[in-house]
Amino acid sequence: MGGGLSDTEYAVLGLLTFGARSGYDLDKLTRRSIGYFWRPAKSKIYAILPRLVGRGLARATQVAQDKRPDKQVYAITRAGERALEEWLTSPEPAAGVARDGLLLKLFFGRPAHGAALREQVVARKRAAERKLGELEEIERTIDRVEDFFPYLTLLHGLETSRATIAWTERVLKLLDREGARARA
Amino acid sequence: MGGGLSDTEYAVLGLLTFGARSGYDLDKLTRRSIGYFWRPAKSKIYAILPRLVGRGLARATQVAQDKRPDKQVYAITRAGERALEEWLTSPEPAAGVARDGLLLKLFFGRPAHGAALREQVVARKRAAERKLGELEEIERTIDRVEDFFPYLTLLHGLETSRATIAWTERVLKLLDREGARARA
DNA sequence: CTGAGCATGTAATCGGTTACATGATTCC
DNA sequence: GGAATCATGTAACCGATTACATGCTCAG
Repeated sequence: MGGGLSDTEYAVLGLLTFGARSGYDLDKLTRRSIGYFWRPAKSKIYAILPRLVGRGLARATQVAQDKRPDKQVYAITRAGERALEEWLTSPEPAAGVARDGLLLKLFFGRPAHGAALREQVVARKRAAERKLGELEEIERTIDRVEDFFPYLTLLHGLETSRATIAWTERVLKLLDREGARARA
Repeated sequence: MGGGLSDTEYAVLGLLTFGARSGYDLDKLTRRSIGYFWRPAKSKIYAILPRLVGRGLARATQVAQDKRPDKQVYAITRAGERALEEWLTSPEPAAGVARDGLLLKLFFGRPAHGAALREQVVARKRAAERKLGELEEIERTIDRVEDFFPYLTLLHGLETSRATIAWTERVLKLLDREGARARA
């Protein structure tokens, strides 16, 4: 009798509150919206949609197009809105441990790996800088009143990107000092 | 012929570099070592161990005990050390998007959910504070020379916990202001 | 004429978690 | 007497990713 949905199912339901969309559109939409903290594979989206319909949380309409392939357009139903509401206001289960492969490697590192690990930290730093740049671009254009709630998630991205950059800089310094110490 | 292992397999291999251990001991060890960024289920550890043996990366010895159940003690082999080394120094694949259920909920939030979401942010703040406290305790006792590489991962935990706390405080203020605005 | 975009899906595989199952010993 | 610790594993299930498969249209 249908216990809860998965977070990704709720995410799709949530995206549908912005208007009816095809699977294809939803896939693209994720990149410009929740993509910084939730990015399901498109095959997952296509798999979810009919299941939402089966549960009465969404409704599909076949739209014929010439020049373009026909498409299924999905809209959220009242029941879907209720389900989303319920999930939104229910306590979030304590977040599991955030896995991080780089930390795993660093943990097992030894002086001999210094150079190779350094490179990987540099890569992490660059990735964080690129992400920060993208988010700052969004920060410049976002409407903080109209898009108040998305703005809160943007702040998270900004804060954690900066923290990551700060950490990588600290680590690079320590790694260099360690390297010098080892050579002495 | 046996491409790479999973990160968790490497993690187990890495833990074995600290000395031979039983599955039971490895499970406990994760909590005091890599547990802040990598915590496999114990059933996973038990599943991995024989596979490592099968690949010649670890070797098992049966140890009989009275008073305690007999146990299998696993030790890393030369081949295991080589495999670990190779993984450690190979470029880390670009980290995927870090999923965060709370951000997902916030993104889809509307003023009506303000109070319920606020509670969830408070919970996140408390969790981050607890974690920060634990890490600061480790910071006080860790040997920054002997445990140089693990120390680098500790710094990551400190940095990101503080960033999370800062973010939650910012969000709580904004949420309160928003709530007042809405009531006015 | 080629590549990008539109559009939908299936199949194989993976990595992982939760719950279940068992049983002795030791500490309180 | 009961809970925690030692010790190992299986089975069921889940959520997700990658690769594969197809085929039309439009812009350069």
